Amino acid sequence: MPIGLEVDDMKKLDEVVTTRKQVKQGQMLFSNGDAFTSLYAIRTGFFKTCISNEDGREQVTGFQMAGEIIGLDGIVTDQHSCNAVALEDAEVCVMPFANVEELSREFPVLQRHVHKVMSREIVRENGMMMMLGNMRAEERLAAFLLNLVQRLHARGFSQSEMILRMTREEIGSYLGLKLETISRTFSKLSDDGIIEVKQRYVKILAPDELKKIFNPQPCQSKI
Amino acid sequence: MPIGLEVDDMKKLDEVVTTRKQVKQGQMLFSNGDAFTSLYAIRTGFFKTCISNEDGREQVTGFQMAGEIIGLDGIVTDQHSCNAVALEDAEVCVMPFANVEELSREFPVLQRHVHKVMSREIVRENGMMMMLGNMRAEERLAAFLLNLVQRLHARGFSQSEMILRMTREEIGSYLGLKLETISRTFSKLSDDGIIEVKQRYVKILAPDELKKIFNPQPCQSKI
DNA sequence: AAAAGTCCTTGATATAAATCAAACGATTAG
DNA sequence: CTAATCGTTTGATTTATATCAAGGACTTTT
Repeated sequence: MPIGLEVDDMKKLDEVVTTRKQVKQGQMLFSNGDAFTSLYAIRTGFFKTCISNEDGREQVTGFQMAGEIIGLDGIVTDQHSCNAVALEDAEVCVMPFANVEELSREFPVLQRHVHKVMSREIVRENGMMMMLGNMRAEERLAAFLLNLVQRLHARGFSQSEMILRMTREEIGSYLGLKLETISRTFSKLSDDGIIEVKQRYVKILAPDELKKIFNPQPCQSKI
Repeated sequence: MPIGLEVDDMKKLDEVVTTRKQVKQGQMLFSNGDAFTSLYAIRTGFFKTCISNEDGREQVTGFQMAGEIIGLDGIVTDQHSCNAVALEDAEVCVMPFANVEELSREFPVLQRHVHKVMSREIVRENGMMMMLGNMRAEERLAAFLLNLVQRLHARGFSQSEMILRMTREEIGSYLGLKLETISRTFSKLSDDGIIEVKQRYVKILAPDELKKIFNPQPCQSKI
């Protein structure tokens, strides 16, 4: 977690994490309406968070992997407003929020860390609004793949290959598209030789091309 | 601000707010890339926050009014990642974040308040993702108007009438739609007798109809 | 090994919103 | 007072994605 702590401090910090919890694939760690008590740090496994409408429409709001924190949505009302579903068998550290707040008051480094985690989530969601509001299907999927592989790479996995933990439908829900559109866009990127796709396996063949799609260069004619 | 404080505490809390700042209509309170030093509590006036792409596309990420806090995006990288523009002459309280953190350690009520403000923003943005990913133009505009009038009402204004502070283009950017679509949707709602629109003036004639559009009832045939 | 269930792909068609275009209204500048 | 500018409305057309539909590829169950 946060760096800059003395060994003694570390021991006290361990107090935050009282228990661990296993979550089987398909199970919910928490769901909409549950009382909020804790934040969860993912140790292993992969989650999605999603909200659903009164009329049944579902929106995936994020995919989270090892080292990431879920549950922040519950702080404001003391109730969770989304569901957190394990997309593969997972283990999380349960961090009772009362402990987090108490130790935050004692350790400025931890306090700062908590603030950054929340701010990072706000900034991520700002980026999602840009995606959903302004980008075309191909751009959204390119951004999604680049983000995913980058996060996996930061965890020691390949920077070009990955196994998707989610279905086309879940990707579509996250990106504001239908599963057929996701499938077609995968095929298009594959036909263009930019990626290789075989079901859940994806290999990025031309990362620069993918980045160009996500982030097209300003009009060349200006030069 | 937060309730549950003694009078003595209140005095110390005043220390957070060292200065005030005037922002003229059209001016930026902060912009992308600026060093992050402070959060801002809006005293009067109206702001938009927006991010822009490398290729010039702009996304309005929020509209903020009196009593709301802006600047949370800057915490994670110590740099702001969006622009905050005053849509009318405004005054803000400058709250140096170092002071906020220091006093948060001293006053659990303030600490809790800060956490709730950040969590509320995360939950709001989750809702925006649902809007942008799943809703049709009419639903988005209905939700937008209901949200705006509700926030204005909470500040003592009418619960049915309002003067919009933003252009059709800015509403469109926020809702992931083009200005022409916003204009057409206003006209549609007006033709249906649900609202009255005259330029920036909007009156909600049939709030229940508007709510029904935003939040359609589950299929009646189930009964 | 066959059957059943998911998930995925692809084609044909429909549709909501974007784009292009023109005119109108309100406000500001000269 | 007139011209200019900015924001808005409305119409015609295009387009990206959704929807509908069918079949194919894995995976799990029997």
